[in-house]
Amino acid sequence: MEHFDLDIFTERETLFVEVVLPLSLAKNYTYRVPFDLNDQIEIGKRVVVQFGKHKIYTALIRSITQTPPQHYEAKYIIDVVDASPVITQTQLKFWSWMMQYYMCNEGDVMYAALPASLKLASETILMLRADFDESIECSEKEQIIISALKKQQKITVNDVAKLLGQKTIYPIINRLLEKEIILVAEEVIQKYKPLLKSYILLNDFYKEEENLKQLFSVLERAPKQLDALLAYLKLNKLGLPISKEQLLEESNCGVGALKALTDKEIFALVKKPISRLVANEDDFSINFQLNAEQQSAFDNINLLFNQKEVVLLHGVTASGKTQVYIKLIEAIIAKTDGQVLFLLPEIALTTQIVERIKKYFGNTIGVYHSKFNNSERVEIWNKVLNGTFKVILGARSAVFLPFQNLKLIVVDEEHEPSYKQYDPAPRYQARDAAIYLGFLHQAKVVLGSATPSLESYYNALSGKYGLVEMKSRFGGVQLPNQQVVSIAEETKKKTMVSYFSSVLMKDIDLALAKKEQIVLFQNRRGYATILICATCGYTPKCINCDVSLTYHKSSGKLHCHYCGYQQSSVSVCPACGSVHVEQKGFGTERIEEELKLLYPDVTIARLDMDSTRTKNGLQQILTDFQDKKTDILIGTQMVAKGLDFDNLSLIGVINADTLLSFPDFRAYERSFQLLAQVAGRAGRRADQGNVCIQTYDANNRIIKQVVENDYIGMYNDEILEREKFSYPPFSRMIFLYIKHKDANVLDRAALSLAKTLKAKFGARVLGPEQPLVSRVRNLYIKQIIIKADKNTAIPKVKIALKETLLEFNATKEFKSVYIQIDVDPY
DNA sequence: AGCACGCCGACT
DNA sequence: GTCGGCGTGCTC
Repeated sequence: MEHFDLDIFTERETLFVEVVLPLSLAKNYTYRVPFDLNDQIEIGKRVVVQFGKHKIYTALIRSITQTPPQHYEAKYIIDVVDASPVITQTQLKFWSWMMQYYMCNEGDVMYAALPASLKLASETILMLRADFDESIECSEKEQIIISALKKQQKITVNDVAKLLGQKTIYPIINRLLEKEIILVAEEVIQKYKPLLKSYILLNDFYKEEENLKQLFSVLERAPKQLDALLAYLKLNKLGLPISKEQLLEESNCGVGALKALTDKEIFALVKKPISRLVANEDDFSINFQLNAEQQSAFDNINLLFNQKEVVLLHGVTASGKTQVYIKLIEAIIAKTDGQVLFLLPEIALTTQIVERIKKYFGNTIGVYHSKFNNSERVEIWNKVLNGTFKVILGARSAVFLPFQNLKLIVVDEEHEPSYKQYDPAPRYQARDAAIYLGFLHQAKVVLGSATPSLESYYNALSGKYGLVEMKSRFGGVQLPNQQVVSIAEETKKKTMVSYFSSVLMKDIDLALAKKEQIVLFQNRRGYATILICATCGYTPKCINCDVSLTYHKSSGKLHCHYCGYQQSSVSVCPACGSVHVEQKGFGTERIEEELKLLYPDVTIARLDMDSTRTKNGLQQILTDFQDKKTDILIGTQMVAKGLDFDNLSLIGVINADTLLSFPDFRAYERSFQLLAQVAGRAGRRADQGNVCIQTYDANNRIIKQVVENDYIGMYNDEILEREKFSYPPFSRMIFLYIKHKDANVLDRAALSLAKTLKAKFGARVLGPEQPLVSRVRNLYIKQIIIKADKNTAIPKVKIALKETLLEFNATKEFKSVYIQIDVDPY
């Protein structure tokens, strides 16, 4: 009998899908759907497509149509990856907003949003043909590839470039293809593999009492196997699945006995995917009481949520903002069963606050940040998507997670500059993006800080946000005793010992005598150690960038912080031949060294980018300090962020001037925030802590305001300045970075572009200017600033700007000029 | 991003 | 001549 093809009875539509590729492309692309995939197509699912001649990518379905593209023949999609959408409609709206607001491509957003293992890409692989003719004549370079393939079976295109030490490799590969010596293939690397664990099951047959009894007698002569069986039965009473390890541990049997049992089909071995994430305590409890001020803050926030979408919680250090957040989260979950996003600066995520919150929310909490590997990130992604996780603690990229029912967003330390992503695009500010995300989900947003950003405080005062203040320190913790030391004065009196004033030294001695711990803070910016020739003033510079190389004692080499270039250090000046090459500046490394000379018996540790590069580096340093293995900790900004230590009684700021003199309109605001935060770390227990700030500029108003703990005073002074010079929040800024490898072309391009922009937008266009670092990775850089005052319709400015840039890049001379856009560059 | 194509300087 | 670097344009 003939089989009917059932398909001929069903209407088969021709479908096309518009997809986003995880690449920085100006537009989306349209593919055709083969009939047999028609019913699998859904917006938010991933598909496998070929893009270009060879490459295979996973792209995301953005829309589905039946109209074929007008001017080209669409390629077919190869496959549908997902059984159900991995990206929600709300996320797609969020992506669109981000693309428009931050003027980037949707592919940029997709690339940033998806964990690496959700965006697969193929790699081109070369293989030797089994039947190739060895007698064919080959060039030396072709021989190199053939012999490499004989050893390794497969090599990638990248390997070829490395092997031959040259960039142009395709002509050679093509020749090998023509001679039928090799084959090429695209291999998609599956990056996510669920972690499998073996579990033991007893054959159902032996669940009958009778059969089991029989089994016992059969196994009498195999004591190990009997032991394993007994252990199984014992564990089975607990009602939980029994893993192989567990069984091995519980019994005295070995792997052999288990194998014998499985071979006899008494046991069955099944592999189940398990979570890589460390499970939290299952039973959690919220068993603390808010104090009166915290309770009133909690009540006020809830009250304000009736009228406002966003509330700013301004609470001084140690006022217990975290407790208020926890109660807010608890209340929201109890009331709505929705999800909560808790954003923290990256660095704070590795510390105590996370442990504290985990304790309260147990298994329903997920943590998402860059130190997690890919597989872990996918698991978190899925648990947010299916709603297992109610509370997500995350760094800025957590705004991209697939929330289902988001009800509350908390942005802790909302003033933190690390919420802004600088490179690559999307150059987004996670705090601002979170507010838009809240709008999309109809979720409420709490911004919290002891030293709010001027923008947020301004928005709160002007009524755009609700404002709740907490003014007293929790549990009667006293403000530290803060003193300012004039370096200039001490230098005159000759009482400075290397970088340390007599006052700071006395404080250090005192703290050490009392067995209390000390943190010394040194801002890195501008103070990395560089080499300078005492005779001619020559300084080794990076060959690719316009910056001095910094000297790293640990490697003994000179490093470039912008492009990663390294070279060995010099002892003889390459310019004049003098041997008087000296180190200048004082990074944390240098301070550590000097301090070790002064205090040879004291344990000193350093906390900065270099010492925390490894996965557990940071944690180790912090734990050591916590356990009092370290007496003095020297660090950069990092020490200021969310670290609480009971035994810490003295904080020394080595030099506050580097902060204050930073050439940026935010320098004072940032200095205040940083110094206030650093100071807040001292003496968080009953004892009063000490803070010692060393500076050349002892009369600076910011220093005074920090010492007097006068946020409002700082705000009032700064906001006047901002208004006077029309800086944010009284205007909005867009920075354009114009880049080209030829300085002359760049000059002309920047001037020309600035002229066009000025004609369009008037005096709001500033520049072109030379940025602080005017060459990076062999590209010269100029900067143009667009300052749009408050009344301007920014979206229109952005559209006009985009047009202008498109026209600009279409001019012949400036075709290869690269323009980078940074919206709200702070 | 990654790859092809075309131009151009350098090298045997 | 040929090889390899580099700029430019295109990918549904």
